[in-house]
Amino acid sequence: MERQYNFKKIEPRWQKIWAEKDAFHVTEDPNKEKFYCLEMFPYPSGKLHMGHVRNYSIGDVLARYLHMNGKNVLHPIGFDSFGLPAENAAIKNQTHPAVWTSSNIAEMENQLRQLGFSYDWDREVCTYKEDYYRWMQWIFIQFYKHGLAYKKENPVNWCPSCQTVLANEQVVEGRCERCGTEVTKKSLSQWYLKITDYADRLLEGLDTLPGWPEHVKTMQRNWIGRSEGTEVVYKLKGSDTPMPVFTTRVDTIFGATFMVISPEHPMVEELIAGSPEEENCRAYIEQAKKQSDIERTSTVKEKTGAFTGRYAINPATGEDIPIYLADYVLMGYGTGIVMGVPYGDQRDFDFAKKYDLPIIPVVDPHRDDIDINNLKEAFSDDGTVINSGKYNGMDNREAIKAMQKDFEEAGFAVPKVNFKLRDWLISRQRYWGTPIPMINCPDCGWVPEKEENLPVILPTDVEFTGKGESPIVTSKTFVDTVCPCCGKPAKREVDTMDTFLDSSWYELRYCDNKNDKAVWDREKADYWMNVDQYIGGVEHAILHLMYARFFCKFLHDIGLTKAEEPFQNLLTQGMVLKDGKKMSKSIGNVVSPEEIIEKYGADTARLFILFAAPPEKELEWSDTGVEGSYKFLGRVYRLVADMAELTAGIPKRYIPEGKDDKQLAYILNNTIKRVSEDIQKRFNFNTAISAIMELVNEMYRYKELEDINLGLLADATEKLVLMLAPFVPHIGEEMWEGIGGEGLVYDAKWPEVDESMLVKDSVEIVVQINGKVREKAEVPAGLDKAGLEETVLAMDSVKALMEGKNVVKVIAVPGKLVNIVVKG
RNA sequence: GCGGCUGUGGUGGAAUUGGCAGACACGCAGGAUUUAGGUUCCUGUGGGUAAUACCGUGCAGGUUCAAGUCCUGUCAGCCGCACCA
Repeated sequence: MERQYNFKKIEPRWQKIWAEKDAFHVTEDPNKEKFYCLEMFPYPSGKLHMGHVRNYSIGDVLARYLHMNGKNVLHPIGFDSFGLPAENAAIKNQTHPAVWTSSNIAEMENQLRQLGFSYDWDREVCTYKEDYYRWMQWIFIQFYKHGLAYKKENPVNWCPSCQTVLANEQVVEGRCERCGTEVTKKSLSQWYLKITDYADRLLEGLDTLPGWPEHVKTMQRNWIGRSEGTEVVYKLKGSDTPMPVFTTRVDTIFGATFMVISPEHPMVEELIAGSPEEENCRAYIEQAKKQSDIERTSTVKEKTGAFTGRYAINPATGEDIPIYLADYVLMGYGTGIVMGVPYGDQRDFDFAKKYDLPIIPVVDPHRDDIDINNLKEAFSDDGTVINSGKYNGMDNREAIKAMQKDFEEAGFAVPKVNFKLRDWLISRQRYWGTPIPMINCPDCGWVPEKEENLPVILPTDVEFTGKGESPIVTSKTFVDTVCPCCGKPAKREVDTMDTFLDSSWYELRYCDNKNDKAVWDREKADYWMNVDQYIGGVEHAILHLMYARFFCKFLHDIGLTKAEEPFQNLLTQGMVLKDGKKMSKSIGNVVSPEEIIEKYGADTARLFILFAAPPEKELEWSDTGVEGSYKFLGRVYRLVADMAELTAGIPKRYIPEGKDDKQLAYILNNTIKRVSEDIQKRFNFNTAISAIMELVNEMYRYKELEDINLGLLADATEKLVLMLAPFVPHIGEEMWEGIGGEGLVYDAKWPEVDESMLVKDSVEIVVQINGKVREKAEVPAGLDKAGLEETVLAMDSVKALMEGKNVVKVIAVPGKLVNIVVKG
């Protein structure tokens, strides 16, 4: 074994050997326990960035560690390769998106191989390829057949820059998530997936996922936004037209002094037609329509509205209340109509103040600091019901139940659950995506393409102008077809699917990626699913992770998988920062993985990124830190090279004799214990690596001693190499070969802890006086409380400290400390 | 506004169950090797002091023999949602 660590020679060599041996290939094996380790697949933007390196290094350590522990590990990779950037590049360079995409994929595959990740490349999936999107289309048709895909004309979020619609989830603060352009509204006929049918199950499913970070589950819960309440039907005065409202606080209904309806509500026309306030209202509606979401939400506090001139009858009191238009009521939530209770709701309170509407106190908080007849802000907490007829004096939470019961019997209310979650708009007016396999027939309406005709191939004869509707309309061959139902001429849907669909089931396709008869074989999928560990950025906490859960539940329901949740455990990795900021081209603080690999090698890059911070935390990039990791690898390499020479042919059996032998044996076995626990239980790779560093330091110390046990050193060296291998696989293989290890270190067995080496004769305990450390003492291990107390109090040094003081109390914790509480 | 997370040396971070705060590294200082620089190896390194004492985990309280860890309040930063009735 050379003494000089030469990563430029080592790394390509082992990458070649792994490829030749097909070392990372896995198949289903019912006799072995499986482990499905998955990292979020990348978008092929061109080159890997440090976030990728971090994500995939974390996954690779786990995959390799579990493989060494005898698990049958599925560790696949692929590319989420449909999407806008390819199309923009096509417009700019006049190349086909497929050309841009495939060359980027080739480059990124190459980089992933250079980093030594243990992927089963045979299972690679690329979402832009026919053998993938064919099944995407097939799944869409299943949604359609089960009544979960529908087309509807609706005002939608429109990005004028991307020239396409966006899902609610893709609008961030009124702007396009992707390009930051202000989003406008446009009325379009679009395909939706009925994710709202799964709202409750998506919520309940979160409780079955203890292995998910709490904050991610909270985000999803908030997004789904379940709220329990009551739907109460008011009637329009002068007609019997019902006006249902949704409220979570039916107990405040006696305080409803007005009603508010969203200006977009279809009923508005009936309300204002012929009203003396008609003109006013039309002006208000026009103005509301013109406002973008940004304007509408930026003026959060200031409420606006217009009186319709009409009244509704409060079914609880029989009283008339005025009906207003106001844009603070959203058409998309509840019924689009709200009962205005200024006493109990801050928004209604603001509105009532502005339009001088009465405020009736209906819940008494019994608090001195609140004057219920002269509120400064709405009171929305609990208390005793007042001014509410027969409900007076009840606890308001009880009143909710009582009123729900009474009102339901009276026939004007029902308990109701509402969600913030909206159906998922999946049509995109873009080219580079999966064609929606639907056909519009003048006689039969929308009909899915026959399954045996799939895939509906994305045409290549299109023009990329970047304007208007989907570029697919420019295809001469695509649009015209025949109806699968009646055979008459019909037209194909030209929109493509949101790329989030592609990534909502890829974990299942990895289980059987080459299947051309079915989306996958159920038996294979059931062997591998669920994903035991999923790793990726927290930015996908809502969108991707909820869509994938939705898909999985649906696919479960139609009998395609036993899994009800796709990802059993989730690790959200922190961002990679430089100078406290996210790496970005515009700031110019990007460190490319390429230059690091070139300068220090892949192993150093991996080691540093795992050592610098625990995986969930943000990671501050440090050039000197990288240097340090590189030096450590050199230090280990020299140590192992020396050991290979020194202990060649020495059996790895030993009996530790002296103090130093015992110490090294103890540290060695303790390190194995710590590293195993840190990897598997805590994902704290940073502390796992520091434990290994401590072992290396100890071995350096030990080998310079006079009377050393070579069997012990040989054993320590072997185990050191085994423990390092998952983190730094290339140097791991090289050192394994150097010390005469059999086969690949990748396939070697993870070292076991010899518990007998962890038994100590004596332990150091701390002696505290009044909680301050005053003394340390070496006592026999296993000494009990009483013995410990006795031993410590008998010590001369302790006696000296106690001189002239009275012992009040002694607390003895075996193996840890003795605290003597004294007075005087 | 609501919800969540995080505050520890010059820096990244450790302390897993309330039990020696600062493991491991970076940086810095000194020494050895070297013609020199680099590399490598060793030593030191929270503040404070001659040395002790003492002070130290954002801040202010509290519980406890004992608090970075538990409780109450508060400040700062980050993230998510945001007129959801």
